[in-house]
Amino acid sequence: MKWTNSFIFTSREPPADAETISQKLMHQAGMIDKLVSGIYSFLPLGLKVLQKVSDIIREEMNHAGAVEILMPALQPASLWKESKRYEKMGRDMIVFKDRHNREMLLGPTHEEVVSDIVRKYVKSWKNLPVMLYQIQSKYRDEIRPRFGIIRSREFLMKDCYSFDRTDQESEQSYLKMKQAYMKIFKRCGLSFTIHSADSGVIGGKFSEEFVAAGNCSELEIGHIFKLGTDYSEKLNVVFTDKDGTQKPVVMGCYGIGVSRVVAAIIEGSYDEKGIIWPITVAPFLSVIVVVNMSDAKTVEVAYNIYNDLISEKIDVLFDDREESAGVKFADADLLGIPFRITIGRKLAQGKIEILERKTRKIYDIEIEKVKEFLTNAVKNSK
RNA sequence: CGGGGCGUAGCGCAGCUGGCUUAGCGCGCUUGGUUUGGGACCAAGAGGUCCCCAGUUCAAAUCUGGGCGCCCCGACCA
Repeated sequence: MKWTNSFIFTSREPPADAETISQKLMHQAGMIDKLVSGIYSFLPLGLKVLQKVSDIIREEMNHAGAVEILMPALQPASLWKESKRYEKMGRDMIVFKDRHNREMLLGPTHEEVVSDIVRKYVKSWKNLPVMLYQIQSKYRDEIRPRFGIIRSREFLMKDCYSFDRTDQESEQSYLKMKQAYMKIFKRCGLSFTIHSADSGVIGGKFSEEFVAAGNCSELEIGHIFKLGTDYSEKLNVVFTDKDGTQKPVVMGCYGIGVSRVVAAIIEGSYDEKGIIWPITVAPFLSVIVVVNMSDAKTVEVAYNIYNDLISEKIDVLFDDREESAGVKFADADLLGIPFRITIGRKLAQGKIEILERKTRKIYDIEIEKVKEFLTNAVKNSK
């Protein structure tokens, strides 16, 4: 990707109303754009990170045996009345009427909808256990949205639901998810702690939350719940067991605030120059900086390296702007791209320079070795 | 919802106490030139419903009232 057609806009100064580090840096690096309070657009760089985090989540969810689906954000209020959560959720839900005067809402979570799906299809003990998940936008009319993407009214969430025959089996599903969560956050480069927590409106018997380390007070990035049979009894999610009797399924639910994870990663990994992305979630693995864009030879070498990397499917951003070296260096640091490939004066010795963002170590290497260097870096990060 | 703060160019701000018609500054943007390894320099430019409405006044960014928006602190949540 070339910078000049990738819609990346950086700024020197953070927005005046930004308070937390992640909010400031995401704005400055051009990752997000605020529409109104608590509602944000993800710009190309922000979206790339969101996708990388989502990919990691998908891999681990699939590995744990969960199956991906996609449920609607738009839901009938009647389902929520059935589960008795309509009043409980109260004004946190965005509720309205459709043209037929039916009460609708934008889903703040999906226990009701997923239960409705499962009760339609799961009839026998042979269909269980099952785990369903989705990565989808949630809507909560927060009393006070704050800290940018960290607490917003629309946010991307991975929500997973487990359905089991017995408490013992539900416990197994719960533990599987807990393991998966630890892997996910570790792969995202997050350090975190696990606490037992209040189940809140979700309800259920027991829950634990994953809290990211960092200096922001809201940091809950994941929450897993043992729901028991509360929902299945209210919503009549039952199966016929081996002995021919009907039993309510035992449920669990497991959430990760995907957009919040992105902010949490930044909160835990930055310096005075900007973001420091872990390789696993960086929007680009590397950025090519040409010191002098008016030097035809240098530019030619740069394009060769760029095309070479692209053909090897190595993730690279080419900073082809007509800007001074200082501007490009500063932006490369701000964006937090793990490796900066600088093409300039060392070309005389047939070498280019690779700067590692995190350690600021400089490697002078031969042009032909760039691919190898980056490939190894990716391998070592896994 | 209670408490506090803010709203002036794309962004960051000054001006408001003591009203004066061409509303400034820095960054960014445009054009030309000189530069080219850590946010370069010179020159010329473009860009404003001073959040909105009403009032006071010869005159309002500035004073008064109302509204809207945004941020922070508290209770709720991924």
